[in-house]
Amino acid sequence: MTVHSHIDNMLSIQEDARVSNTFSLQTLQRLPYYLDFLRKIETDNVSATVIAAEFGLNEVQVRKDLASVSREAGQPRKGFVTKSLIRDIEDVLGYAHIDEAVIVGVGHLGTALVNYKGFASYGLKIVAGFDISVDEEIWLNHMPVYPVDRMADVISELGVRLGIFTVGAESAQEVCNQLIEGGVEAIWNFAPVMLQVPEGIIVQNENMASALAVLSHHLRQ
Amino acid sequence: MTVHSHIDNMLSIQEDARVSNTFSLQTLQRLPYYLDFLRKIETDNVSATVIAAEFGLNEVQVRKDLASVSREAGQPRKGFVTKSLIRDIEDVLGYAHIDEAVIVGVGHLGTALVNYKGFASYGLKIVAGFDISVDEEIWLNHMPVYPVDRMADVISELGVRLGIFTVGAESAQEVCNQLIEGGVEAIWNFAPVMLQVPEGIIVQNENMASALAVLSHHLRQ
DNA sequence: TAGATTGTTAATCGATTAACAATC
DNA sequence: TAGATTGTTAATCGATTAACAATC
Repeated sequence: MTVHSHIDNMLSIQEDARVSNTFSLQTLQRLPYYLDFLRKIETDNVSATVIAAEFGLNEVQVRKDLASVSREAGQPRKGFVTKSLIRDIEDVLGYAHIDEAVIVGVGHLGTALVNYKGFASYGLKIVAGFDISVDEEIWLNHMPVYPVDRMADVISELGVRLGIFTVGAESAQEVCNQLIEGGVEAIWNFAPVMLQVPEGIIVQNENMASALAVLSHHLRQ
Repeated sequence: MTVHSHIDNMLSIQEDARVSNTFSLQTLQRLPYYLDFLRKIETDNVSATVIAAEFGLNEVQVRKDLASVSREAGQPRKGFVTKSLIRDIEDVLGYAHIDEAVIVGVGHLGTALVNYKGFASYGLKIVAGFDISVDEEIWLNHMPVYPVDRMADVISELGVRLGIFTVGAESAQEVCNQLIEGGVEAIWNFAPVMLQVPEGIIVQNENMASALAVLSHHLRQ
């Protein structure tokens, strides 16, 4: 570590000493719910108590979540400034700047995701797609779709770091390798397989079979 | 508890004393991966060691998972009988019998799910849909779609216990209440809201914003 | 027999929850 | 002041992992 970067670190730590730069999976998943609620209420202040009641969560859990994201400490008896809290959560979730993503596999599910309007408000933009059934560049909903063999090239040219993965199980791992070759660092995986990825690449699994397993088992107690 | 039901319990406990009737969320979510692998390999026996290696999981974790689902104990040096293990996991996941489900909200995502072929192999059949934009019964992919106001009636008539929920955030809670009124006991929720449900109803959240939160945060370390 | 694999008991780890002092 | 709310420290809980004896 150079002296320069050391100082940088010191400064940035001072600047927002209150905000940790790492959050548990669970906290990250709760934050979008909080944000949604905060945008809806019209009070200037909001307390962990109120948020906890809204979602049926434990008060201390919410309090710790808020403490970990909020730049300003909460005020006893008042709670947090709603506006600031909204801004702070948006910052942590990265809604301020746009993450660009590519989507691999543009079948039923892939198309549904491409058409999904909500992503814009989450700071996500799908800028290109790839599909085995495509021979040359086509357009889908203002988005170019390329043949799979152009994947690594196009991705590295666009500098995209997030891949949405909605291909069939058969060729999944192979296609995933090309995705990573292109420079993708995070994969949102809707394929029913556990992708093998190198250290440093994160995979978020959205496995229908796993979700159904929980529900179906509950139905039989 | 009556004497009768007491005896019933005793018997059923005796019958498969090895198999617990309750599994952790995590175990249930891993089982479909194991099953997939077991169906693919062609060896008569399979060990926790091999499965763990395949998925990069801890050996003891897999061993405990297998011990909790397998009717027969594993054999030292050999492992488990592949065929029996497949059957036992299928039983726990309920793939043997078909779970019927309704889908509420037949937009882009809803339609994609209706068209998804994979569900059949997970023992799931979507038998009816509901949508606000529909005034009278229509047909989509061999499945009837009804107006939302017929929901409670149709569901209780069909005796469906699982609801797939792909409506917008606005009317989500209200529509959810009708779903439960109809008799649904498990909800697969793709809407970006925390549904308030009575005790005994299970909700499996599939929240795009939460999933993205994790990925997007990783991209910024 | 040797050793791979099993199942179990104990240790670790991280998230949730409880208890409580501090504060406006 | 009283009391709602904060933030922190300690206890609980459950899942994962480590250690190890039993077995074919």
